[in-house]
Amino acid sequence: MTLRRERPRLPAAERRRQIIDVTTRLIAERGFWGLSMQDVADGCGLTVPGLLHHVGSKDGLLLAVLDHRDEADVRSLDEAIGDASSAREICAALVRRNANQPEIVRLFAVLQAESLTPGHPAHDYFAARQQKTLEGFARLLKDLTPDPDGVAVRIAAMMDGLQVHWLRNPAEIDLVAQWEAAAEMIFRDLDPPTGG
Amino acid sequence: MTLRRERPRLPAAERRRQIIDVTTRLIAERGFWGLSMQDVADGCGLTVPGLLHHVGSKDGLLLAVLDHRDEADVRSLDEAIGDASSAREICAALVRRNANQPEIVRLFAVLQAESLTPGHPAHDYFAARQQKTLEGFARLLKDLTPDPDGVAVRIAAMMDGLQVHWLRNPAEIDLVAQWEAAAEMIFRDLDPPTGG
DNA sequence: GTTAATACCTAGTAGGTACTCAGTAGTCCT
DNA sequence: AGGACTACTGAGTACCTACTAGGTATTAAC
Repeated sequence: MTLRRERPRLPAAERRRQIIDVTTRLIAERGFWGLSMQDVADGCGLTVPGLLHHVGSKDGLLLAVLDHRDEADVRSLDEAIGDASSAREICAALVRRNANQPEIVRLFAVLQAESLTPGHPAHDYFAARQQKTLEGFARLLKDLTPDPDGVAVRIAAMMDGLQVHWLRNPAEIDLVAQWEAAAEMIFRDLDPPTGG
Repeated sequence: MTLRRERPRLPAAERRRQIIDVTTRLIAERGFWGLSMQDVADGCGLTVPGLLHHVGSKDGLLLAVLDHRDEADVRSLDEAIGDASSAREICAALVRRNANQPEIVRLFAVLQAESLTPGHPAHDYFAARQQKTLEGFARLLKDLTPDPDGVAVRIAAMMDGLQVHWLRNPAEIDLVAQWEAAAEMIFRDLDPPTGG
């Protein structure tokens, strides 16, 4: 008669995946400082020690989430580069992808701001991530402009900024359309019309 | 012989000002979820109930900080509008001001992301702030472009995005120069060369 | 110098925090 | 069926959380 028989014990990989999903949602809502192991455990239908059995510690939990996102990101970036030919198309593909996963965009928006302070457990991760991203953009732009590093910063800033505004007001701000308009001016003098 | 005589009891206004300063710094570092009344009290050299005597509650503390910032913002915006004539000059003045107060920029960057979730005590404040900001930009732009709302979003997004990148890497990213380059492309077709 | 106001403290409450230890029970292999 | 493995729990630790009640001591007014 115990109704929760439907969720007995899961194999480690499956449970871990569930933990990461739940944690992603909760960090997006409350940030890492506002996250409690109890809430994550509740969201997974197990006890706190049960949760700790899988992730070891709260920092370990954050690390698991970020590692998982990193894998997914690398995969999707490869796809975007594979399908698209120009820097502009690659950026548009990234934005389109983000427009379909607001939870994850919010996770990164919150963590990116929270981790500005050096003591944050994700500080180094995000510092490295930002550098990698900027280098990636700059590489794509190196033949299109005399200042690829500067343009890369502006592209990344515009993407991040639009995302935050869109997250706060998704009803009135169309992320993809806004990026399209932004890209129009960013790439106007850069992107030679070889794509037409 | 008690050495701490140098900081006895302060008049309410002065103490309140100190509390706001300390809280601003701490929220910038850890966010509101990560802020503890104990830390604020320690930073002010008094006990937690002493602190609560002035602000009533943790939410009251946040409100005090935001109210104070609002006043300062209104004042500085008036100055910017008074001195500058064009929309572009007003934006540049805002950016220059922000470049000189990284702590406060960080406070807003962290709170803006944290308060995306509706339950956050500053959620409504930031929603209203974003709307007011966008309306202000749009008003400045209404004679310069057929889509003032859209351009306003892009301007705000670029400012916010550049600020976050600058906060993480102030050594390599020059906020004012980056904004200048961004403004160049944003205003290229808008700003009629009447200013020359 | 007495009274009134108030900045601030001591002590305590009720509950939340991450985390540990030792054991139970379900699952897989043979 | 028996044994190894492991996902998971119950109970507990040490500490931090915002907040309150009631009192003290300093300052200001007259």
